[in-house]
Amino acid sequence: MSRVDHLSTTFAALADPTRRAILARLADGEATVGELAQPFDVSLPAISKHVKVLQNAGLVEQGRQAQWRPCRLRPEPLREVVAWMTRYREFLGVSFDRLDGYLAELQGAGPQHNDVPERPAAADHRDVPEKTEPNGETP
Amino acid sequence: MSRVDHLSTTFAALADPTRRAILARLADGEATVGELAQPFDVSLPAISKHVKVLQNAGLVEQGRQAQWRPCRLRPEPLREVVAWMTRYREFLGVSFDRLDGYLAELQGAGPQHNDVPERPAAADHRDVPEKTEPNGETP
DNA sequence: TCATCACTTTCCCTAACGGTTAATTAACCT
DNA sequence: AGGTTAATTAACCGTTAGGGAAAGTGATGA
Repeated sequence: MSRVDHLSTTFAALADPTRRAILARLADGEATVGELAQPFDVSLPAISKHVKVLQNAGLVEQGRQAQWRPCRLRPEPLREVVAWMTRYREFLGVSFDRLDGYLAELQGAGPQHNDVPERPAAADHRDVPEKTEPNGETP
Repeated sequence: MSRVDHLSTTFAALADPTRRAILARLADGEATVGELAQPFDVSLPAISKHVKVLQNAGLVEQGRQAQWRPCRLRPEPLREVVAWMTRYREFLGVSFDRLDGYLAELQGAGPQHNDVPERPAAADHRDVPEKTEPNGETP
């Protein structure tokens, strides 16, 4: 499994609009696989596989509540992407500011986000893509 | 061609270590396809195809100098990635600072980088990956 | 003119991706 | 038990990606 480097796995996981929409949904809070699937026009197994791809990339963590498997976002891979991008911050002419220093200092110790609900309660999904247009890309 | 959205194409292009190494090399300045190929252990056609992928993603622009095709980095797609990432800046607990405002203001008008050499002069390549380990990921 | 250099394109192969349906696992509820 | 719900796994399918070898393109220059 995953014989390529971390960053490639992460970018590959991000290279799919459905998966990015799933991440966008999870940025609003935990969700079960079924809840994640609901906005899309594809089968549940398809979504399950997408979640697994995100999981393999470390972007998503799955818990267990009875028969539900609530998913949550994990920050590390995205931080690695940011770290990679800082190589180009000068070229981009974009203010990454003290970002790289920040990252160096903060290696792997993310904000804790620890609130485990009794049951996977469906969070409101503003910003969730349409049934046939799985986007979630324009806030 | 390219029936998927811009961002997916960009992420897919970035999901390959050889391609990222090529970008890293180009961040140091223009290079011909042959120069780009030199550090790697794959055939020239393979590199040519990688360059084409980067080109389709808008990450690289190719000029024409006689029989050479000097390549240069283009900033827009990476900026789109940064813009996409800002959605998660709060979650990441990372200082993107006034980045999104900056991006909004600067829509598509990048820094100009206009110096076209007489001939494609090989730039020094510090930071270029080893022959059998096409990385270029650790500055 | 004709060889050479720098790429690109074509063809072929294998492996992986994204999707489907059907079957399976696992926990809950009577 | 038996049935329902939630999700994963398995098997399959068509498409795409990445690699090589070999042929093609186009400008250079003897």
